[in-house]
Amino acid sequence: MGNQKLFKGSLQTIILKLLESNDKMYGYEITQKVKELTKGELKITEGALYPALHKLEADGLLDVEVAKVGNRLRKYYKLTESGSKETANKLAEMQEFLKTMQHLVNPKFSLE
Amino acid sequence: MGNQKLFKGSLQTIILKLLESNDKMYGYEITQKVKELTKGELKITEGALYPALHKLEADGLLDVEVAKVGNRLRKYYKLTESGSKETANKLAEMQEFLKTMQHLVNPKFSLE
DNA sequence: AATGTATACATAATTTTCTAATGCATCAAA
DNA sequence: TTTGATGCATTAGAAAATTATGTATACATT
Repeated sequence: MGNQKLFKGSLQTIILKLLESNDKMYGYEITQKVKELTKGELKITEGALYPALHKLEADGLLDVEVAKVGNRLRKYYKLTESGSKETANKLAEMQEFLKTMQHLVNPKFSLE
Repeated sequence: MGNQKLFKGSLQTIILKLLESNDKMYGYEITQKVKELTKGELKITEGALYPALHKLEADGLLDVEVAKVGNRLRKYYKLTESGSKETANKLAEMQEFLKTMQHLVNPKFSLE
């Protein structure tokens, strides 16, 4: 996994996409889900995750719901209406980016 | 083009790939080529390009050859042997990244 | 009883990597 | 003659990450 840095800039999109698929998730769950989905290729650190979640919340894209599980604290995040729209935008941008990059690094096998 | 930030972290790979395809190029040429290949979606700024080129050179991946065209100065960059190997590595990492990301944001239409 | 690992939140210092702004200089065309 | 393109480069600042650290609960192993 030497390519962690390629994921730079895509964290918000990844979080939003997961919340679109899973309705509501809490921070730790997100890190585990990403690790699982990427077969360990992407490991989201707390220092990246929590500031990102807080920013998305501050921007009105996520709502928080605190839950107590046993004696443990969990903060469930879910998309707001505005968050759903923004998710669609970001996913479209991501597709565009992936297509462009594919074309750049491997013109012969472009997706288009 | 709201997705410039997604390209964060991929500049080195892009430069190396271009030099693999084009033998030798100079800075300004690279910016124009990228703009052309991405249909304007990615615009490499000088503040990103030159430090990147200088770093690749310092790392021994690129050789420089200064040329005078008219009264103008040009610095042609080309891959060293070590640079060619690193290009292969970076391109493989990029493919892996693209596949992973495609799978993450659009599991149904994975590349694999 | 102690130790390690997993769960769960969070922040702070630092680094990486970019954008935006600026600077210098050549050259062609209007 | 001045505007836009070509060509190099640096600097200030912002964004987004990594690394390190901190707090605390829960569970399994030694």
